[in-house]
Amino acid sequence: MTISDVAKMADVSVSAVSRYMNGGYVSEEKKERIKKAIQETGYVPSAHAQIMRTKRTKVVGVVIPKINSESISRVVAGISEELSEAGYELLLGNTGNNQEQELRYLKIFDQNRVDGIIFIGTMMNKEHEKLLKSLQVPVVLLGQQESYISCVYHDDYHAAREMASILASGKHKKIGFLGVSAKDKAVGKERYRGFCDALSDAGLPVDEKRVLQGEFTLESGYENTRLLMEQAPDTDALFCVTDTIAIGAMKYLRETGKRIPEDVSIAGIGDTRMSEMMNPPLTTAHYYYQTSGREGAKILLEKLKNPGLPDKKMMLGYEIIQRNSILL
Amino acid sequence: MTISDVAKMADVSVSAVSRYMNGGYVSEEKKERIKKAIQETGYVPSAHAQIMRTKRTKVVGVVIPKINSESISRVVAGISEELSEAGYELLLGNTGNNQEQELRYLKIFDQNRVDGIIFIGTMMNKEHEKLLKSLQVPVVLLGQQESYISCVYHDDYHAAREMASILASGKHKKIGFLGVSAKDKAVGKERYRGFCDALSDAGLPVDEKRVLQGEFTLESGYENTRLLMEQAPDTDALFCVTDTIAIGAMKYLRETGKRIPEDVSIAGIGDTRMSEMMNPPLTTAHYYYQTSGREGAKILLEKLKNPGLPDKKMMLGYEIIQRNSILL
DNA sequence: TATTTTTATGATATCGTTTTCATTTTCCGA
DNA sequence: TCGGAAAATGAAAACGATATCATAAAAATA
Repeated sequence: MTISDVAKMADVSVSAVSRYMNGGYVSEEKKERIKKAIQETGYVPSAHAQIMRTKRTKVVGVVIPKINSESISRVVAGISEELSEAGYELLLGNTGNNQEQELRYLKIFDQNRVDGIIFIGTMMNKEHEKLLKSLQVPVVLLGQQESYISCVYHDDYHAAREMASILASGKHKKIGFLGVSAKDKAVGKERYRGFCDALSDAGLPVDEKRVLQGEFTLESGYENTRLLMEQAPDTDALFCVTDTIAIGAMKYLRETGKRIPEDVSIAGIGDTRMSEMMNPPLTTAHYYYQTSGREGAKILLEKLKNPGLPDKKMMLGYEIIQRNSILL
Repeated sequence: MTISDVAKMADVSVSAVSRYMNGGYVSEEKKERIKKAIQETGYVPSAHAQIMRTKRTKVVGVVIPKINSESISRVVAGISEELSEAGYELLLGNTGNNQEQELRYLKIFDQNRVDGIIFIGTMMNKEHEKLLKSLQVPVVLLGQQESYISCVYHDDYHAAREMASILASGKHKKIGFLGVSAKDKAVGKERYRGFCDALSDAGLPVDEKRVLQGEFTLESGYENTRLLMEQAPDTDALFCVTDTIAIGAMKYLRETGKRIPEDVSIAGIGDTRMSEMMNPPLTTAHYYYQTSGREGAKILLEKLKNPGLPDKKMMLGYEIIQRNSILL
């Protein structure tokens, strides 16, 4: 079914049908006839022909490192809600944490298929900057803060600092840090900076043998805790940059007979569903993942409506969730 | 940049450039010139113009009830891997468990944008059947079994039956069931049937006051456990149709001072990351979510390559993961 | 050498819309 | 009653690619 079939059936011109669909001048009688023809044929305009003519795809590309991650899927849920309310569709680019794939998806989406891009960033480098600056369509970066682009992110520094100072204000003297690569500025660098400053405030040293970097996985948390406890067995608290890492740590500690929090206190960040269900429940910082997705989508949609708009930065707060994994 | 710009620059016809891109007859000299022109201009063909002409979008629509769910996001991860290897992209339709949205997305995707559809089903009814049968593009159903369509699903009946019989072969005599609506055939109906048959095999009754239906959430598991334990306080085991529900149940039991498994045994299904980290670790059935996504995508891609292919059904097994939430 | 087959070429139609444009009809106030 | 604005109309161009076609040149075969 094409527009000209409908036109023929309603005995009007193609232009009239197009105007009917898009709200132009059409007489009442023709409106009736066209309406009827459309109902009978079940005509639906070809999205691709429309896109070709109008250059508006009504699709937003979403580039993410990994879909089966609680935090990311929550962000995507927020994006998805906002987009669908605005009549946009969502093209997903799952990069598997592979930078090449990341750049590839950004390029493909830009060149072709989408009106705008939402990019959940992890490790950002010069290549990203160059590419992102060169894109034709507007982009919003989520989870990381970069000067040259619109972004929505959390206050990683203060979240980490406040959490670490809770640890430091207890009786803990030997606080370890389970982090990720500093190439991830938000999670790797800012949270570490917050941690260091909190310890420094409390007059506590940051002991290198208690600072480890790993991946965003439970397994990595487990393994790094093993390493850390082997090289610094008297560690009495562990600050973990994500809940998942914290849960890996708890698993190891439990298996080696350490009591939480009596022997070792644990703190995480993110407030995943799991953190609440742990034994003991994990003290963590709630992050507004879903909201960050919604807000990112909103910013993008505004820019789509009004391309002249300047870049927008949005920092989201956090909420410390006191549970029972820290000895106070 | 369009194909005719490139053609002009290389001083060849548009057809030659098109043939160059798609592998037709082009002389070596022209190939060189075209290659150079493409490099200089950074020309990339317009996907939408191609689609319009060829009718092949290289996009698969994926309709899901909820993205921020561990099982579903694992399925989507599998789909995403398989599609991207085959050069396909993924258009996501997140329905928020709303049937209207579900039908809407299926229609929109069908009418327009995609070559095929993967549909993660929950509650399937006649409307679904009618619509699914009428779609133009091939569809694969995931997570549910329906006669009229290709599908990939787990052996819910036997998984539930085996799990329930583990409960029944212990010293449990009063086994409760925390389920979901029977409109969800896989999770609501089949797992219940497996449960009932296992109890019956063991000569145990299925007591109505120990059978409750709820939602796929932790909160629902929590709340229904409260209800169940209030109306049947002597319940000594709980079969939960998902891990999430089981974890909600554990939360309630723990809060009311019941010991697991000494006072009440618990079983789940799904083997989510959380189940392993619970205290005690949850006995559950491992489901191959990611694999089911991959296989579903494979079936769809095959059908795309070879439209004549008949529907294909694929049942995946499961693996009982014995942990410590059941008193043996 | 003559003939067929393969390779190469570019003009043009086509996909299904929207947009522009020129023209006609209707409406309304002076 | 007239004139100008607003409303209505359809033909045709355009979007950017691929497919078809007719034709020419080169290569292979007889």
